[in-house]
Amino acid sequence: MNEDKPGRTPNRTGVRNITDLARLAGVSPGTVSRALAGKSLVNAKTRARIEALAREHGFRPNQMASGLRRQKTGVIGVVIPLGHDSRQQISDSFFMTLLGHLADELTQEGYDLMLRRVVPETDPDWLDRFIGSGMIDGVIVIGQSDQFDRIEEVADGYGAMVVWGNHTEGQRHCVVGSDNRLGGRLAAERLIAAGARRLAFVGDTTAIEFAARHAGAQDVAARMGLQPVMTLATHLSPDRASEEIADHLARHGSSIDGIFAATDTLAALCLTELRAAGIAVPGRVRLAGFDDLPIARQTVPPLTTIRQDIAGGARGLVDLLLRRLAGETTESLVLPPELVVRETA
Amino acid sequence: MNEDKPGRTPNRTGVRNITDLARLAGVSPGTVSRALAGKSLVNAKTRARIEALAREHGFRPNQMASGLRRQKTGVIGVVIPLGHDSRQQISDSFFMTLLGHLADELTQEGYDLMLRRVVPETDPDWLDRFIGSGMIDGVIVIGQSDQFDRIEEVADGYGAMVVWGNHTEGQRHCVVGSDNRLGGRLAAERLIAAGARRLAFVGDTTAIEFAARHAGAQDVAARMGLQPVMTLATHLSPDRASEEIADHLARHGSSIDGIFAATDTLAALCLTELRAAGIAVPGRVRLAGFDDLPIARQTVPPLTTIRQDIAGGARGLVDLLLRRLAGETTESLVLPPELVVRETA
DNA sequence: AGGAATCTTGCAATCGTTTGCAAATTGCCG
DNA sequence: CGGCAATTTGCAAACGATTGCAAGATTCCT
Repeated sequence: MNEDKPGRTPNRTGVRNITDLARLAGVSPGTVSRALAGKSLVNAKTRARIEALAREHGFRPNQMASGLRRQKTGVIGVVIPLGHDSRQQISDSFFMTLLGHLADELTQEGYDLMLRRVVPETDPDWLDRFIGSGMIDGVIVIGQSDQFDRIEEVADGYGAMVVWGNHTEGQRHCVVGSDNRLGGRLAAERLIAAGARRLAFVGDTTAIEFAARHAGAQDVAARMGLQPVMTLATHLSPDRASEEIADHLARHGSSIDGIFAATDTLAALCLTELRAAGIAVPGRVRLAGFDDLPIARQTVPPLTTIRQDIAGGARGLVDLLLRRLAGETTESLVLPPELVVRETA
Repeated sequence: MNEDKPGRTPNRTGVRNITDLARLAGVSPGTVSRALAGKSLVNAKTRARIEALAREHGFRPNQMASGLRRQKTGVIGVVIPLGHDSRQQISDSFFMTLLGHLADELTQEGYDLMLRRVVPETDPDWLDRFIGSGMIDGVIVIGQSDQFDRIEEVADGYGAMVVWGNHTEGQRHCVVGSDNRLGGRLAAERLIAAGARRLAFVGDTTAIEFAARHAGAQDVAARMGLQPVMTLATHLSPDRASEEIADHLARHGSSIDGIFAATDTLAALCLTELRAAGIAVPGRVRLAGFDDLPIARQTVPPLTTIRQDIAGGARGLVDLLLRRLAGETTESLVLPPELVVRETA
């Protein structure tokens, strides 16, 4: 409407669509479309002329219109369900790093990335809404959270989806993720090798990935005839977690000698609280984290942890999704985690 | 084409568009459109019937078509230019946290977020391309990097843009950001109050924000009659930065007694390298960071730093952008940074 | 030169939704 | 019950690009 509204004025000149440009070039809109799309059916000279004009006027074909007609958008949705711990999980280092890599990979493949953060509790329809919007060609779900069933349902009817998370025997949706149970085993084995006998797990086991890590540790404890791994339920957000950990330590600190934290972030907090409580690491209590985020290298002492291949995971997610878009049916991809021994265990 | 291609099958039933639904409901497409858009011109009963039908068939109006017709998409673009230090700046904690908050704020306002990572060197057209794509209603640029001039140019013709970064006297684009120069002053003052006399700045001053932080420190050094603040050029990515810092310390470690790091991430690395070099903090060298990221609390000893109000910044960015979309012209927003004294200075 | 084969181009329908305008229905009141 | 206003609806033209089909222009070969 208003000419000098800030929102308007995409380009300086008056070329607003392919038809305007066609008029300028003295050809039909169809030809311009073909030229700009790089099809081979256009005469080299006409194409050059059209391209020059387009550049000169700073014109680019409207993606919405193109998307509508071609029934594809060139956009991949990335959605982070904030299920079991709603506030600010999105700033969790691990997810953010994964997101960064996803952005890289998708850009590489010529796709754009649409990011959405959803709270399944207040919006049970989150996944269908995103998919049904018609804005995205496919969707990557980062983290199953406590939405496993919802995701399974959707997977039955919609194939262009890949999920980061835990693989469970016989599940129907395509997932990419570390072998969390194995990771849990590796961590527990290391803690025990470092002298621990009474283990505790710090984290929230309603998240399926974390539950698997805990289960892995439990496998080892059982096999070695140790007491069961104590679960110290803890939220993920740093502010709440600190208190909770301090509380756990006050209550159970004397009855454990090994801590397996669900993430490096939590492990780092444990380290701080352990120090505050005057508990020596790894002297009195051994500690292991998960992820191998940059912070693991920077704590004092540096963290022993289980590395996840984040970049590899991102590559896998994108690769599988593109294959599915092309019509293939794909298997899930389970990545092997790796023990990184530093100084806390 | 193929019915059981994974990419197809948005919903189970055969209702693919507003016209199908209209047929079912026994009304015209126009009415369905109005009903679903919540306009007041539809009879309450018809609306209810249509809504029920839509729910039942899991139908949602196609956003592309709607966007095309209404000339707005409900999507805000967020772009991170990787200018002065191209690799993996996107995983920089600060930007990621800001991004998380932006996602929250935009969702709140009913907008979606399209994320794009660009390398201006290989793609000089990055900003116009994004804007001209027709996919976004407005754009938020995170970090000016070394692209100040490019952004200024675009701002002349396109109003729906807000930038996170440094405010410079007389600039034409609307920016939200901390007063970096003031932050630099606060840091330097604190370092000096803690006993430092020979200051160094760790970071890459080709990024305009960092240059301003350095300048602020320099202001104070000059005012106090100290020697100029030495610049120790350092990349942002942790792998390269570690070496570079170690190198700087080996070369100049003995001639400085206060370090102002451009970022907490860098400060944490400094701390590790200082420890490795056997230099006591804050005994021999005082250290201050910038941002007040979670990591600042977790280092040993915890970091003295300058806090930026990230959540407030995100709110400001979104607020200003929406105002601009509504046609207002807006001033830039400069947020006051805040000194947080911990134990390194 | 004539005709077939190959390139280029134009035409017009299409993707799915929105919306101004006009027609049809309903409600209201004397 | 007639007439006027207020509600509801339908119609059809946009939005801007893509693409199958057919016509027009070139090229090539004999």
